[in-house]
Amino acid sequence: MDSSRPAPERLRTLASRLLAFAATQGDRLVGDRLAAVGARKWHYAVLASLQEYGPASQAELSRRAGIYRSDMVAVLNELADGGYVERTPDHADKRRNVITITDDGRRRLDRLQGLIAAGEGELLVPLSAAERDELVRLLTLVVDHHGERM
Amino acid sequence: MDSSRPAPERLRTLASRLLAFAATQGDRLVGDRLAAVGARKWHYAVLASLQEYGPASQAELSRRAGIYRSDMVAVLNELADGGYVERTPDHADKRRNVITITDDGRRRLDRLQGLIAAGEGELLVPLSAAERDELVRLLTLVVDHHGERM
DNA sequence: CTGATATCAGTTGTACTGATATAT
DNA sequence: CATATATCAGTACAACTGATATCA
Repeated sequence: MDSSRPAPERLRTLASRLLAFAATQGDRLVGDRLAAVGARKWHYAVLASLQEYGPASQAELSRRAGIYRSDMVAVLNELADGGYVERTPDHADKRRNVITITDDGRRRLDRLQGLIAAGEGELLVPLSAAERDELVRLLTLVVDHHGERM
Repeated sequence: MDSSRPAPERLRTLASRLLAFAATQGDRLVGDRLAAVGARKWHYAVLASLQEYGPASQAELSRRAGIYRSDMVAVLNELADGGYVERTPDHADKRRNVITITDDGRRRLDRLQGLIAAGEGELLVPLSAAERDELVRLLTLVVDHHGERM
């Protein structure tokens, strides 16, 4: 706190700054690979969420995937255009659409998963397997603590 | 890779996703505090870099702080408007400006440092001191490995 | 000529806000 | 009435690209 005695590692050890740089790098490594097949990370998040937890309304999907309801529309339009999900009106609650993953969507999910694994592999290459697990553990603690965005 | 047997933690354990969420949270916790005094994170990065490594040209500062040369101009305009840095032509190399931190700039740096420490404290509250160090260590390995952006 | 520098104009993607129509 | 949903329009910011004038 006394700037007359400079702490030379002041910038380099700043967690928020390291997080921002690492996240940017990760987004690039993963995002470029997804972009090469016309996808983006939200496509994966939505497809994976549908595969793991089953069909859902858009609002429910927003919560599961961590994407804004406002932005979900565009993502689902893109996924529906590719034939990866189907949007059908919910007769039980007429406000809702029910989103279902298709067989093509499951194939797409596998494809994207491979691309993401490759990107993450490159991102985390300086870490051992144990260190990767530890990083995921620590980040999960942080993210879960701050809970639901939006 | 076989989506017929869903791995329920597929999304939740994705490092790039956790990094993005944690970084967003960190940027908010730190950025809100800085915004409350009319600052942003690049102000701190530039001031800290000047304090730790001394006066520099804008291009050199860009490399040290990790900010685009294109964006540096605006940051320095803001810092100069506040009287925190001085921009003087370099007589040795007339292409360059030499950026120097002022006394007000050093006080500003201390102020911002306190705000950032508070924001980081809130961000990392679920982690022990040892875990925070380990997180910084792991992130540093990742960031350093991917080296210079731009 | 090349390379570096400071500056400016502009694009893209993400996070986020606010409003509307519709239905519970 | 309040609440939730799907949609759309638009803002703020960061990261990034490309161009230009200047100078080593």
